[in-house]
Amino acid sequence: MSTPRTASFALTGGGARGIPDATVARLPVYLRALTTLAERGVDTVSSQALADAAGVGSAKLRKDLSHLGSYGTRGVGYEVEFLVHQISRELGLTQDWRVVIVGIGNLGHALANYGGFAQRGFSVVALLDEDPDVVGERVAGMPVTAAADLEAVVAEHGVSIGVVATPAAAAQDVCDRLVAAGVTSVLNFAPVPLHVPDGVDVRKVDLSTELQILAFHEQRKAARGAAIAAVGRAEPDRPARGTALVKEVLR
Amino acid sequence: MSTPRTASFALTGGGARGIPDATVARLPVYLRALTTLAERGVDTVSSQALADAAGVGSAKLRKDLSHLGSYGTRGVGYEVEFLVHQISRELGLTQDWRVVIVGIGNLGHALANYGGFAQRGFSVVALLDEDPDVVGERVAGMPVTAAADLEAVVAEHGVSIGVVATPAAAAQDVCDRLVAAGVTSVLNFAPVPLHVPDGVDVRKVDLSTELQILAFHEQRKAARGAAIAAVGRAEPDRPARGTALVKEVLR
DNA sequence: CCGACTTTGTGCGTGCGTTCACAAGTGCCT
DNA sequence: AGGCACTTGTGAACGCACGCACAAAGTCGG
Repeated sequence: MSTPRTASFALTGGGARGIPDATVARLPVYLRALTTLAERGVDTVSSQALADAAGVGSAKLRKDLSHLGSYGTRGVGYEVEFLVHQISRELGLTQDWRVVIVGIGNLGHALANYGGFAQRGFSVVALLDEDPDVVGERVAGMPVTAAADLEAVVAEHGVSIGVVATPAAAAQDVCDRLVAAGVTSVLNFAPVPLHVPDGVDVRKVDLSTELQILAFHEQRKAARGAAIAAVGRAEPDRPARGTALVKEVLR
Repeated sequence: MSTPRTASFALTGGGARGIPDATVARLPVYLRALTTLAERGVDTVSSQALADAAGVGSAKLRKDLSHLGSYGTRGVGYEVEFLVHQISRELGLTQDWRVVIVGIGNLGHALANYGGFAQRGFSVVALLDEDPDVVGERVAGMPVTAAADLEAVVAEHGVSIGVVATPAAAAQDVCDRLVAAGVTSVLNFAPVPLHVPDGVDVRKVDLSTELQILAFHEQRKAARGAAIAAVGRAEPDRPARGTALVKEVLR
């Protein structure tokens, strides 16, 4: 996992339900699959069908959902809309989270225009950048604010989540200022590990890291193919690229 | 992780060095830290120093590196430049990987302009889009090609990695075509799980998923604070929000 | 009312990943 | 040359997560 900073503190007097991190990471996937099903008018799903739609095993899905409670009816399945509500509540999507995006470069533009945030209860309340040429420009119908006003913006809107989309060199400094201003969760797109005090969560998204991981497996596959060829076995490079297999996907 | 689809088969006659997936996922992070150190003129690092720079524990780092071989000198540390070379080779970054980006929307633009790809041996050979208004436009100094030419482009350039940055509805279809054309690794930015035949790797990057995970922890922190203040207050269930959420989701 | 069928929820075994702790190796200083 | 300080590499213990397989629970048809 990419630095989940689990914490996993014992939690005080409330419900002692500690949901595993691996499960939490999958809940958004289930939620998306469920909403898609709901749009199609489906009102009940089995764990098997939902698992297929989400791309996981059915046993794993059932165990994940069991951590939320015993929603679901034996012999029938889960009621889609009810489950959507429960997962949304568990993830905290029933309340609005205020977000600022810092660094309006290529990626910052894309993030500001990305509809997926607003759809799920995240309100982007400000776009911040240091470059005077960018400040004042309108992006996604919102004016870009000077980075110098970071503290004021965070305090004024009660921002709790900061998105760092700056160059690597500026990331730690921006992060420190966000945290000092009161932000307690940071989503980091800069290719550097951010250091934060305890109690602050950081998640990292790194585009080139993902490509490099793919390259490793790609090289592995190539090496394996070459080794087989060297022995003389003629195994076709793409055996059974069966259209049947490709089409097998539900959908 | 996000479903690494490891396979992890025993590997045929070659070196039986099976590097754990968790380790592979961290190698790019080490590589980045190392190149940063190299730029500063550092020529030797201890596991402790490198671990700090990479944001991991030193024991984990040593165990990770030990899977590559016994580079590193006891009492001294690791030679930076040598280690950069070894990790690059292991990740397959010493060769050029041809990449196509499909879907030149907000995110596709950002990806096309992102310099981190070319720096690490990834050549973006084509940008593809379905929209006639976008086709022909120049993005990052490269003309956008019609999506209809996907198969021709992949075959002509020997593309092995495809980046899917399309809307969710088109993602599976694009993926199928990429795979059929010969792509064996897919980096998926669309918020749907892609189904591919065996032998093809998929990695998923989902922006809103990450935010939702942060929201969960954020809520946890808030709930913990509130629990101290309030006592036996029953939480109103908020049923109205559910239906609104259901309708808005898929973009 | 009963029996056959369907599907959930979960106890358990297994394997992977992380962490600790230490022996083995290396350079430096006297 | 010899001791000392430092760092790597790894054996071993621990904990988490995954998947299997099954009992519990509910539905449906007769």
